[in-house]
Amino acid sequence: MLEQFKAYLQNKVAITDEQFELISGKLKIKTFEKNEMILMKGEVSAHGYFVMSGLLRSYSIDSKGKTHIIQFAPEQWWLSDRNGMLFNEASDFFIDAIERTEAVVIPKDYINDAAKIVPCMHDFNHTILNNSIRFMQKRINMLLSATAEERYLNFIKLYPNLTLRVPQWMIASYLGITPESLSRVRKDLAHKHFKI
Amino acid sequence: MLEQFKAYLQNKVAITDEQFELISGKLKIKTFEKNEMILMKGEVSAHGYFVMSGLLRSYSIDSKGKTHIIQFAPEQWWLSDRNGMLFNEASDFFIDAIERTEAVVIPKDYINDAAKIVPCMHDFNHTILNNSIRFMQKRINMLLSATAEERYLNFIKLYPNLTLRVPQWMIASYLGITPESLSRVRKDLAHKHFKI
DNA sequence: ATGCTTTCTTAACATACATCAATGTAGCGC
DNA sequence: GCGCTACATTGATGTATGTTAAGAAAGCAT
Repeated sequence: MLEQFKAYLQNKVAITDEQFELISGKLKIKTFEKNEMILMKGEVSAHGYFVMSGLLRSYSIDSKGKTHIIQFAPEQWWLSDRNGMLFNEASDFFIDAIERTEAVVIPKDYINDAAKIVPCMHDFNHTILNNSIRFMQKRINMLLSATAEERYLNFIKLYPNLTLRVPQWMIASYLGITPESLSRVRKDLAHKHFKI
Repeated sequence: MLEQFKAYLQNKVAITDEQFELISGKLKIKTFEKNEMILMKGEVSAHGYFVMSGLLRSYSIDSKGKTHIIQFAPEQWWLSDRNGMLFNEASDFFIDAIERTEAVVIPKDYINDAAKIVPCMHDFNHTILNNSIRFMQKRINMLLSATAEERYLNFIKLYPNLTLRVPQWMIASYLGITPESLSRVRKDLAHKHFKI
């Protein structure tokens, strides 16, 4: 059942099947229905999620009621609220399921506890945190410098399978443009004979 | 000499003076002159920096030659290239000194080595990495949703002392707008009797 | 299949911000 | 202090993207 998560871990750090047995006891798998709300802004979250199948998202809603997608979490991705996980603070963002999703639930102190038994879990944590930072830096750079078309092309490269799975207005929301603009960008690309 | 760094560490995690002595041996302090280049895009970096005095920045340069500031690092902030530090990959960004800067040089493997002697250095690392992620998520949200004026007001709140220290065009570059636009935003705010 | 809802497209129009260019001002080395 | 360079302001103009509104298409439940 947790095979996928084990494979992911073993791909990142040297952890044996036996070690995985030792630390996987507390882990649970939770299923979220399509459109199910997982975390509201203002709530304090005590869990992170590792997506095995399906798709989660975190997002904000601004003063005009517009939604802004901070992150997509498809298969093999993490999603958690950093405010709650480490600092017991209220979440800045909402989390919900775009598709029916199976996710491994990672309790707040899980990594630290697991690292007491299997030290390389620290390395694992460093790796994913650093990867997350790298990823976000690139996104910030994109938001600072790229046009709507460039952002969209970059998105397609980055999330090739999401492009087909999520509604366009969500992609637009992730890119920081309106759905109408994205529609125009796609039309232009089609005229240029661009193909996914 | 490393007093400031020690105070910072002790503020984040429970680490005694004796423990600090054990792990601070390898640390060096380096001084960068104003405008000194520290890391070029494409280079592989093996060090992170903790700024004791002065101001560093990381930035990109786009295809039109425009500069985009990814991060400012004033006193008590960290700056490092995540590509090099953890993955031995080429940096996506440039790093240089905006002011004459004294920084603690943190070698690539320092945290892991130090944690072997003082385990809570892992917690320390988790804390700063998570803080960095929180910070960047808020910035992404800002870039997705806020107008030029909102971004500037937010910047002032976040970096009150930088507002006076760095040239306006750099602030504009951090906010993702042109210096001309920032100048107009400031003019409008002045008309509304806004005061820092 | 039918109808209802959500999503996507398109067009006309609006606007925030960028660009270009000129002038003013402040910082800094000599 | 002089002069050079970097920085900031302002105005005229341009443009990418937003807004509004309508209709078309696609998805989904009954």
